[in-house]
Amino acid sequence: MSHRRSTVISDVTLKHIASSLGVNASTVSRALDPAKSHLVSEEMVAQVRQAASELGYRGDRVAGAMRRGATGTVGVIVADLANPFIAPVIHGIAQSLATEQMLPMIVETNDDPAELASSVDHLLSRRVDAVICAGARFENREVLEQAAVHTPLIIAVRGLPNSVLTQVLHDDRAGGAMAARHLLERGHKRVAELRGPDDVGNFVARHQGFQDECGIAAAEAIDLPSVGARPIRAEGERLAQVLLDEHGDNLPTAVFAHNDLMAVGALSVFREHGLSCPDDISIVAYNNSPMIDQVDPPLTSVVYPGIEVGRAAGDVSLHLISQPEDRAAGAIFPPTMCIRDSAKQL
Amino acid sequence: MSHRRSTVISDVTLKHIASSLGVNASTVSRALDPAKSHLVSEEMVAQVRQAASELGYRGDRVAGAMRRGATGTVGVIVADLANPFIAPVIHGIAQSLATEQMLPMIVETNDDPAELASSVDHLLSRRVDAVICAGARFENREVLEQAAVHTPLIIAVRGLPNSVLTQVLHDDRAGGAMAARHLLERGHKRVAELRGPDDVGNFVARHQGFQDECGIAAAEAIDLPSVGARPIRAEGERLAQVLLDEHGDNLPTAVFAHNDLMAVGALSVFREHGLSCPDDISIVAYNNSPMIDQVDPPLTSVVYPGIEVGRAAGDVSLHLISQPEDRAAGAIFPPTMCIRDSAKQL
DNA sequence: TTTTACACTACAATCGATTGCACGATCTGG
DNA sequence: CCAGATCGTGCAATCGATTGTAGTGTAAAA
Repeated sequence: MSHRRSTVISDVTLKHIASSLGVNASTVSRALDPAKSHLVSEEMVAQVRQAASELGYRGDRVAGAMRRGATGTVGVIVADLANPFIAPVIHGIAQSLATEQMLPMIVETNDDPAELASSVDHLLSRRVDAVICAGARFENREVLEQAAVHTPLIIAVRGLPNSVLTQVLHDDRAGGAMAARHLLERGHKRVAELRGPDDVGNFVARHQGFQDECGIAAAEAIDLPSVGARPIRAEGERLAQVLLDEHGDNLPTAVFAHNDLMAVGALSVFREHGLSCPDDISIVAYNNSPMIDQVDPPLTSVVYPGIEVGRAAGDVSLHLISQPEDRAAGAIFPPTMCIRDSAKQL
Repeated sequence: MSHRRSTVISDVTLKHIASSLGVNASTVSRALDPAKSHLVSEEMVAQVRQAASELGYRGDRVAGAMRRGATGTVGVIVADLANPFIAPVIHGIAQSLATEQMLPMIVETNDDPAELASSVDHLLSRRVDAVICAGARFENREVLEQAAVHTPLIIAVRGLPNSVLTQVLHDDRAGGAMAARHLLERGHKRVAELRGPDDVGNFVARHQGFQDECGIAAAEAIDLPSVGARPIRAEGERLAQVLLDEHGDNLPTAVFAHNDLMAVGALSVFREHGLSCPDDISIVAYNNSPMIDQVDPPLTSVVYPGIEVGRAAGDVSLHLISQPEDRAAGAIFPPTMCIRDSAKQL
């Protein structure tokens, strides 16, 4: 009838094992640590192991972290978990960290630059061993570079141009250029660009790559910038509508959307207005999301290798944690493209 | 030229603040804790606050966790982060936890039941305040119920039938029934079911609901079970192929796929074989993934409210943490459905 | 046999924040 | 003017694992 918790079979500490064996906790600690067990007699190691498993000893990584100064966690900052494009990245990070028994601690900023600073602080107060920022906006540069002075911190996914920070990215510039080339090679001379936010590295790079390539080919590129908004479907719809409103009398023959979500949004607006893809207007998208090949029409899309980028980011963090002196090299993944049916030969 | 780290401006502890003010660390601790600051003179509180911000004090939640016994983290176990369907759930969980400055610690099991047990252990050794298991398979029942004795633990997303554990789920049974009804109402009398793994709550429930409803209407339901495989696109393709192989001479008029991924897989196989949807064969899918409405044809799909389920799971965990005595009630979300063009009236 | 070496283990400090208890000072009421 | 209440602070223990140092004992070397 008592309300006291029943004897907690778990919550076994080193001391419990130690006293059950009549030895000191330090001996138990060493016996259980493979890297130190040579300091303890073999029979003692065996006894300790036995007792530990009998008592269901699990250890307390918080206490361990306290003493050693390493928590075995890496903070991961993302803009928005609900954006399907980020999930594979986290998967890759988790996969990489798991090789060292480490865990990611994920914080969302809701793509609000102001929240990023407090997220960094929050993670640091939790003593993460490193931080992977996969949701940077340009204005966060200082905060991040500042934090990097004291803690291993890398930029992933969303690049920060001209930053001293280690970055693990996909080559969005080359990706934008690749998208342009794909259209130009098919005879398109007038193309529109549905851009993502202009303070996010990926979109700026895609824009530059696209523009450069159009410039070389002397093709006309209609620029539809997106300021402050989030690069989701609704924004694709909005920009498509702007395109129709402002260039309805002389539409471009093709559109490059900065991501799949926006492409799909644009596609639906085009359809509503009786424009079919690719017959009336061609589309090249970006990210190659899981179901993009089943869209009508299957979309040609630049591939974003999320898992690989995530895995690389995890690997670099691990490296930076174990070798803080190394100015670890970043990584940049070249783009590839999945060509489907949404961009036709003129 | 030295290799010593430069003076670490960060890493300020309570003691630093204390000595800079000539007071004891305990006073600083109390001054900084809103719930205890009334124990300290107002002027002292002001001084402490000032000094803290000047020195850039951030606190050490690891040390705090050690002393108070609560880490401010919730362990989240998922099968596979790369599965796009789980991301919104995590988003919801993170959102809920954020209201209390808590963070999720995410572990993947790769949908391997054996890994789940060690994941639980890992999380417990990190002293998470609660565990949300969103990746349970039936055989994990014991491990989970055992762990729940010592720690707040809830089941989310993937139900565990007949378990005493608190569960936060979507009503997959009703969802399966809803899918069936949708087809039956449209005159389909011979329908096939492309099932997900038979040891995952969601799919078992969807199956039961679907079968029951077909039974009531005396419709013929061709059962295509999926054993041991993961419910992804490839499995949808496989099952569709099985359907064609075994019933090619007398195909059903409709198919219920246990999720969007499998539906899309099946769709592509049907298309390869010259069957068009919905003219030759109707499809109802499940989850209502982000781009499923742009598939050709736009798929009718039972809606999985991932964010809401996640948020509820987070809320319940928080409740369980603050009121461990309460046998917290779970939650079950009724299904809704997005009707599009993939299921036609016969 | 004496000395040097080595293998084990115990002791105690430590990581940083928190909190029960105690102490001194100021204040109130009788 | 004194007893007792109240307020503000300091002291020291604590959470559990880790690790440098010291100490015991035994074995090998001289």
